[in-house]
Amino acid sequence: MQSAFLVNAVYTESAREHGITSQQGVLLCVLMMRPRGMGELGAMLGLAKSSLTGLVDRTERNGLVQRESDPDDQRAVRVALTPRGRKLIDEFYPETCRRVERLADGLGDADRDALAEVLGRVVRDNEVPVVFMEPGEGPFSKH
Amino acid sequence: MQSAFLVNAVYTESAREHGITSQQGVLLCVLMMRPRGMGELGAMLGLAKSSLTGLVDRTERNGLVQRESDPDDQRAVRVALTPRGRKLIDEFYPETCRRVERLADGLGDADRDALAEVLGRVVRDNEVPVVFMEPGEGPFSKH
DNA sequence: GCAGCACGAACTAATATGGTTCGTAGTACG
DNA sequence: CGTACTACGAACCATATTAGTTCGTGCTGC
Repeated sequence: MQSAFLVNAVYTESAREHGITSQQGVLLCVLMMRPRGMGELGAMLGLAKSSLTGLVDRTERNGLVQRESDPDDQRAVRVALTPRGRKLIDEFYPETCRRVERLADGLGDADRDALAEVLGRVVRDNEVPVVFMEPGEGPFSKH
Repeated sequence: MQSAFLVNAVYTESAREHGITSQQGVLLCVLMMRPRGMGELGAMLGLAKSSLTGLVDRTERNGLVQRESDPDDQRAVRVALTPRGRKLIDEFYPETCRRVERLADGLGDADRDALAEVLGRVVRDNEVPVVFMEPGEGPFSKH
């Protein structure tokens, strides 16, 4: 429980050092694998589409993602990482993982395993559909 | 096999005596239970929508069905029996059944049962979705 | 107080869907 | 032969639905 808050704090801290907010971090993580449509992102992140527009706006303004138009559907948009966004997430993501692991350095094996499990879940949450997310919780929130 | 042609012939004959074609008869049978949309009818009868427009046109011109607009969908149309259509099908349908049954009068029990089964299938074909129809066959065609 | 975050309602543009029209063609009937 | 019925596909119109954005509101943290 408390460790979950810790993880979250470390994550947010790490994000800030990279010059992004935690929400923008989640967005980048989701885009790590491939570009996504707005609707898709809204479903994955559990956001209303109007909220997502803003988040993508701000992240785009930071030069980390860009909107591309879907060739198959003229109204649809694909949100993709820019080179800068790719570079940032390629640093941010593994570094954050390392930091969280380091939290467990002082713990016994049992506790460390539990924490590893949580982080594993975080990773999965960023790659698979919403099915594994409790409602109202973002993929990086406390477990 | 041959009995199937017989059934078909009797059916067509009966239809003509009632002043309708066999296709129009099938249409009326399908509408016996309740009104249907054009798309739904096309699926049940295995007709392209342009073909169905014509069939409904002609049957409507004969005063047996009417188009009503679907209250829930302004582009959709429901095809329903008129009082005349209701009256006609209420005579035509059971009479045709009787005629077909009478065909079996000269037969042994086994043959008669087989024929009854065919007619039962015809009835079912008019009430359940297309699933039970072989592709390319109308509900009254030979089995 | 300003920037980020989130929401719902109203809106626009693009696409999907339900039916009709039109041109073509095969079949049956007088 | 001509007329009526059947059937099809392609083009078309009107309505529905969908993808995103904009706008107005409110909340949080610095």
